[in-house]
Amino acid sequence: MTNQEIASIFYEIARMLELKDENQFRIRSYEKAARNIETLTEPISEIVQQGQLNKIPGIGQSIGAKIEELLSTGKLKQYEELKSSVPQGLLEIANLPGLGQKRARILYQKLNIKNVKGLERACKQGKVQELPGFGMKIEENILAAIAMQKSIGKRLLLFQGLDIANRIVRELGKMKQIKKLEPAGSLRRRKETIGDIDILCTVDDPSKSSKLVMERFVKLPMVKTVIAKGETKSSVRVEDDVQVDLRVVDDNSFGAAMMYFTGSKDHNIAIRTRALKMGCTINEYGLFEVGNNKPVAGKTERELFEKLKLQYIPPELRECRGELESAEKEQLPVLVEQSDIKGDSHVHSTYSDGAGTIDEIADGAEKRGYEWIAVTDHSQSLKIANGLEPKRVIQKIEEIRKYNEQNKNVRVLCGTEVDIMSDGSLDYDDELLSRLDIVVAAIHSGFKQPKEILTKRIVRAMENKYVHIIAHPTGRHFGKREPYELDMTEIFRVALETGTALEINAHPVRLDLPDFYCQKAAEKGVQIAIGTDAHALWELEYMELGVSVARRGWLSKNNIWNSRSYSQLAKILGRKRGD
DNA sequence: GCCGTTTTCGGCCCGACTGTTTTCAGTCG
Repeated sequence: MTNQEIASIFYEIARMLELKDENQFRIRSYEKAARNIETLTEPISEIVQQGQLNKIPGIGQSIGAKIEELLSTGKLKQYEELKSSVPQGLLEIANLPGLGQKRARILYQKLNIKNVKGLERACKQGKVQELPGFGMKIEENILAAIAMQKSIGKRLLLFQGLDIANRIVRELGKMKQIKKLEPAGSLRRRKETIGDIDILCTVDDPSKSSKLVMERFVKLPMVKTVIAKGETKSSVRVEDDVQVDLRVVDDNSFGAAMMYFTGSKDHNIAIRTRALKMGCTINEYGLFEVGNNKPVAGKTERELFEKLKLQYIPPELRECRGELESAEKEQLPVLVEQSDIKGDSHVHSTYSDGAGTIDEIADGAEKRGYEWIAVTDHSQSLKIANGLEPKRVIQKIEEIRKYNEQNKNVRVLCGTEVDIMSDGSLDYDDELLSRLDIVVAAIHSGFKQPKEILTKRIVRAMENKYVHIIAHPTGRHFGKREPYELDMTEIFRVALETGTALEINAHPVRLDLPDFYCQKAAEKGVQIAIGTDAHALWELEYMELGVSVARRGWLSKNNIWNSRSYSQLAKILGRKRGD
């Protein structure tokens, strides 16, 4: 049983306990355990074998025993019992926006509604509005929520979220009443997918301008529906049914509000608990000493962290993954920045399925201020992507050699994204690989093989001295494919041993390695290479997404090949080949 | 159900908005 499967069971238990109106803290315990299991990098079965289960935060005696029961029997008695006592359709009902476990329970008890279909019918018959605590408006909202659920159901990619937020900021930013205007939330943390978009702003004269800003916000051209509109907070739905919240806060509270609306739920709880221990309370308006309603801090995040006796925690780290402990000891890493990046290790040219010639790609790299760029076209087996026959590889080597002779501003590395075949061999022979500057190896087929086989394929590729980087190591593809199963402990071990880098593929639908694996890889000393996988010139911009993943993975520039100058990189690449 | 620099018991974050109420519960983030 995989970590994800076990985590999903605990999430489901939490939701069913909610419906049974159980103690909220007990529910939170299950959620917390699930979140922590989900982000483990080792199979939980191994942790159990080593007797280290109680080392995982949020897992105590009771949940620990349940994990062991699941691993040994494949089942969990409590879970089975819960499932038979809670109609499964109720979970779905409680998940509808505007509804929760309380109302779902009332619907079940009073009208015997067990699923969304039944709910829709009851609403249309006007039965729901007659229930105590319900009314006409709620009935309407439920119908709207059901209709919307049919049309969506997936989270937004970071890339899309950034685009929408940027456009809103650009539009609203035209208002002269607005002083500060910044996205917060999971977007500011640069989470790989975004549930909704939170934007905060301050205005010159709150008593007058707040209202104007809200008026303007709910009437922006991209707004499709208005969910809520108040003096300080409004929520709208824009294209693709994405929810956007705008809050107006006081200038003196801006830092506190940014902090409050940026941190993940767990991070905020940890911050709050810390404030309490220091005899303070913190909310979106500021940090207050108990019994005193004049804030000690609140205008900037920096002063708040200072008062909390913490190093400044960059937004990307505010996920409750040990950042408070590190910040307390002043041991947070200096995170890599876009300005540290000197090259891109994964780009496709018109030789295979890319959109730029060698000249154009080099030009694009120069415009971005890079020292080097690796042109890594697909190998021969990937026919669908116009993979290169050996003959054309030679031709490409020759063209790039000539380019580098005539142009000195950017160094173009001739590379390949070579397929790792289903038996772990490579799509080109060693002789051809040895003639390339850089070799990126990737799995593009046989995703459904068992974990052991997939792991072995990648291990075998890394053991080849001509392979420098493993591209998109977990194979995940948002909205299309779950990551395939791998023994990441083994992969990290061999990567370190062989001097192979793991890629952060910066393409918006991949962002692979995932951030929590980056953190683990860095702890083990494994190096990371960020590649945009650009198939069009403008896609070189994806580098910023890759840097975000690296930052969320606690990486500093030392962990990353892209921060190396060309000569440093050439040495690293040569070292693996044994030059 | 977890956790511990007051604690093995008693805490566990907190405010805005909506809709149904006529002072507040439910939901959300």
